[in-house]
Amino acid sequence: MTAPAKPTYDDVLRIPAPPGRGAAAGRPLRIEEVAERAGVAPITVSRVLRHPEKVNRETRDRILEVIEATGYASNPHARALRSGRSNVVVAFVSNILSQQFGLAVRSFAATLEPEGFEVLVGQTSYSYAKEVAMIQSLRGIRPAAVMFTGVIELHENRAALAELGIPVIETWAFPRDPIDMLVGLSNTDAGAMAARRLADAGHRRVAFIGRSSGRGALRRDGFRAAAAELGLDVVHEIGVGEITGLVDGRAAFTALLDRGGRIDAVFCANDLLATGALIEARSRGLTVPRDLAVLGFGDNDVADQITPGLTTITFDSAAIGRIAGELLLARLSDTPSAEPRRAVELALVERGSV
Amino acid sequence: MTAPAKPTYDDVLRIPAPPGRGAAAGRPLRIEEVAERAGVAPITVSRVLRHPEKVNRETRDRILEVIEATGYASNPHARALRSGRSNVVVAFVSNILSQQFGLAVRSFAATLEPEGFEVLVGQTSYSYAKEVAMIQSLRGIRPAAVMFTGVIELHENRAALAELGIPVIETWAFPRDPIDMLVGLSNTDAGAMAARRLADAGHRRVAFIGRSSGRGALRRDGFRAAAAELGLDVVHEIGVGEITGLVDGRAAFTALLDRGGRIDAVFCANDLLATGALIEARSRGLTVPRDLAVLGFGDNDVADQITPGLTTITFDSAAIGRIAGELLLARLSDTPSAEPRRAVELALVERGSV
DNA sequence: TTGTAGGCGTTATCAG
DNA sequence: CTGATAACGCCTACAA
Repeated sequence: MTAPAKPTYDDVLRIPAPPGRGAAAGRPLRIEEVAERAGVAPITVSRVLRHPEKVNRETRDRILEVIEATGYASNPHARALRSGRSNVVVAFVSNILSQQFGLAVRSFAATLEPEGFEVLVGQTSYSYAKEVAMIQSLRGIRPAAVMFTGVIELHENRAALAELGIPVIETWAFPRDPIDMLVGLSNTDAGAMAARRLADAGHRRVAFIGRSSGRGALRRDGFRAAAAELGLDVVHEIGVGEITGLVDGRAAFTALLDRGGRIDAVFCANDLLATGALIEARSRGLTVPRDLAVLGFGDNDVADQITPGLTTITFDSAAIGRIAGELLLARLSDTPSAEPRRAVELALVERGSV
Repeated sequence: MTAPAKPTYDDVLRIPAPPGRGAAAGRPLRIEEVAERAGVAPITVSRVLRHPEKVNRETRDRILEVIEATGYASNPHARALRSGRSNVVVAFVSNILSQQFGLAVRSFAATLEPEGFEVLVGQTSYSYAKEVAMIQSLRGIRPAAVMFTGVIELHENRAALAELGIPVIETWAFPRDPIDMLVGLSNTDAGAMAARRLADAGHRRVAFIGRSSGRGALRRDGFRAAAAELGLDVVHEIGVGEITGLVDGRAAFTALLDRGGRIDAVFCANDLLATGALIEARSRGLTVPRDLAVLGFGDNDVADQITPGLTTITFDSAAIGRIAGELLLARLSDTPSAEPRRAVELALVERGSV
């Protein structure tokens, strides 16, 4: 699927340059040249950039003017080499295509970039092996900090991360013992919330669909425990492997029906599964929620576009990124936050599928 | 939406460390220490890492053993500072949440990472101002190359990029005059393909919904030109601004109906718009495609999950990233590809909405 | 095939 | 408040 016969050229709009304002020169400036122009020593320029308050106002203004005029940008490699600190922060995402993770990483980056950090995004693909490799590669990158959209389960990786000696932020769950900093949500509570909602709607015979490891398992456990307390009967639990699309939800729902027995409602550990289940249920002639209620988790983009809309448990994933960024800035500025373990709230979004 | 009352702890699975295999040490090793252990000079270790073929086999094996045992990773800042080349490649995405861009960036990174490059993802948000700022920041980052999921329209930015003196890859369109390398698709052809498909289905009075700048405009122009040739009547063209979700497609479709006049079919410049339009059409009691045909572009995740499935024009976005990575590797290895301007093919996916 | 000398651009340290 | 000096860790150039 590469070279076609003969593609037509696109007549792409070209916006001309405004008069004046020459483009920046080819070879990057060194701090020395800026210093020369401003009539100071290089170190003074350096100070203006890192600790402006320690430089005389007039000197500073003069230097800033030169910096502005020349478009000088310091060489991050030289800076990192000499100072031992890099301005790169690595965010590891278990699935780069996820809306939720994307929102979190986006707000994480938006919080850090104004402070001069570059956020580099890596992907771990829900795989321990990949995680090991990525953490190894951190020894090379030497970032200022790392953030994960998840928590690290493998002991070896936890130890390796701790020994990097840089801030580590875990997210998306609320473990007792984070490696370092944490911005999470209680998946256990999410499961319990699901059970409570289904019980409130009068459903008695319920089922669970979700991954049987990681956060899916945590939601399942919370669901299971709360269901028991509420007198619900968890008829079946369908475990799924890697989730790649709605199709997995359809398959899981089919597997659920194949197991037999009456079911009033199903809690799916994420909205992709729930949407797939809902579509499959409808295509089998079931009316949702009359014949079967479906409850999701995560409030994906599709959740409110199907009929009936998917009732789901949600939280502010952008806030996770933002708070993670703020915790990190606090830590790096030597005024660390009192509580480096934050939780975001869960909320129910009612849309009619329960 | 932050600190809740009292979240329950998640009992996250902890996988214990396998016996043996100590974790890596805290402070990073220097090349000097590796050299010492292997009984050679630092430069020899350096050579093993960069030009292994230039080192005696035995010496090399001995050094590799030490590297393996110690987990040595060279300091990228020192390396970049001295050699003047960084292993960072920056990929700018106009929308970090887009499936298509995500796939492209993912395969771009997958192609480059085995060769020792780190791919850093930035976002330009379809905004010229943002683009200027990001390109400025490149002067600081000094990456080995830059890739964009799009083409650069602003003359000033084109000049600034060219002057960075690094490989630049543009994608997603097929302009006559790329800055440097190009892996694109002809949006003009896509528009023409849409017109031809609608004409084939017997539709005569057609409409267009899409952005009136960038690639949307290119598809519109191709559509418009081919429609004229085919004797179709382009009754209305609805321009939309930034596209944030299905809701924009619904709104545009409503605007289209408000303009009045009979319409047989509508071509939407992307699937998000098309899906929104299709949902809105159905909610107004129209039967697709009997009362109105809808044709999309991009083959989004949702396109095959609605009823009827969305007929759309697609291409292999992962291939764009892969080819971009290959072109770049070729260029950086001093055996540049003969043709640094590649096109990917378009294909129609028939699903029933036309 | 291996090694020696020196510097990439910046900032920590200490002195003025 | 400002400056001189040296070093961060690696790799280019040249020499053996």
